[in-house]
Amino acid sequence: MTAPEPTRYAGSLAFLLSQVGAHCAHVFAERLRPLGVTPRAFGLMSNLANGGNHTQQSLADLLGIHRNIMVGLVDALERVGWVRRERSQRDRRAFEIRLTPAGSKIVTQVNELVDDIDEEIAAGLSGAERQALASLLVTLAQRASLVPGVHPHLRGLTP
Amino acid sequence: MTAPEPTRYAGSLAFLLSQVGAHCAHVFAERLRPLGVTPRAFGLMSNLANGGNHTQQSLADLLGIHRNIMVGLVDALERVGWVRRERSQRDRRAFEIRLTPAGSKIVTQVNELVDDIDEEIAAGLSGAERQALASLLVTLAQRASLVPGVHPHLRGLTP
DNA sequence: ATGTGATTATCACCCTACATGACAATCACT
DNA sequence: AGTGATTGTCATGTAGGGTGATAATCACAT
Repeated sequence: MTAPEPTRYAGSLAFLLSQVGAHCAHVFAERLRPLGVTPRAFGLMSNLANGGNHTQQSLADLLGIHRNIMVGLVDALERVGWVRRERSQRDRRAFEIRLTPAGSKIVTQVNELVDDIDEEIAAGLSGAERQALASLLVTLAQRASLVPGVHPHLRGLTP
Repeated sequence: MTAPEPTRYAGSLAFLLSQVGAHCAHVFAERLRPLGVTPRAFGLMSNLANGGNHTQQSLADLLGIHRNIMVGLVDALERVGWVRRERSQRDRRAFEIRLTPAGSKIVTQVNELVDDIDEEIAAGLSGAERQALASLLVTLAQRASLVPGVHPHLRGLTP
């Protein structure tokens, strides 16, 4: 009765990328969940782990999310003890966000998890194919002016 | 001051796929917006255009969304005249959803638009590269048991 | 020094989308 | 005729982000 014939758009590059991408994001979030980490929180902490001084505002700019939302995000991370707010000495309006040792450990754990996830997702591909795929994706990302490490989902309309 | 060095996960396949995929979904939605069509509505109408008899329930199963949500979706599509509800003769509880001529025209328009979007997204790739990318993505999709034409975002938890 | 406007973080409110559970109508099966 | 399942609808609740206002501080001009 219901026609199982796939619709026309199903083979388009845009749809395939979107479909596989959404699945990857889902897997990513699911694998992180047992650690109590959301993808967004990981994105934040990973940037902190890279060094440099970050205020809430600079993090919001970096990740492309609104500062109002950053409040709750940092609140949650501070509550579980992965991050600390410290008054900036140069600008006493601002908080400097610092990773705690516990937060640093989580970042390391998730980084290892990412390797597992890649292995899981690309299980059907040879090493050469994986490299080719990554290369093609990077080309597309650059062409679309996507910032490395910044997920578009986080990017609201930040004027 | 903020370190522009990309974080480690930025080069992982899972992240790249998710990142590029989210961007494609965004472009897709944006290009459809002027027509007044949401991706979800297009998915529904495209399945109708493929023929066969569809009730709200069968469409909900097909797209992986909850039947309660299908109510509002069909309401909206009926309101703009792209779809019609007709009582099924075999099961008078159910509505058969039919594409109107206007709806059929929209599907044709969007299908052409999808070709444009592919062209836009894959602008930096040669024909051979596009084909290779599509092939790799299909492999991943099959390996992940993704149903052709069904976007995971629509799939809630439909037990 | 002082006043003016911008920046930072926070808060309170709204609005949308989805999930959930209850409901009437109809069906399938006994 | 009776029982349970299915279909569509509706009325909730809830989680999430968007928006605007606010207090504190800064930067800059006078």
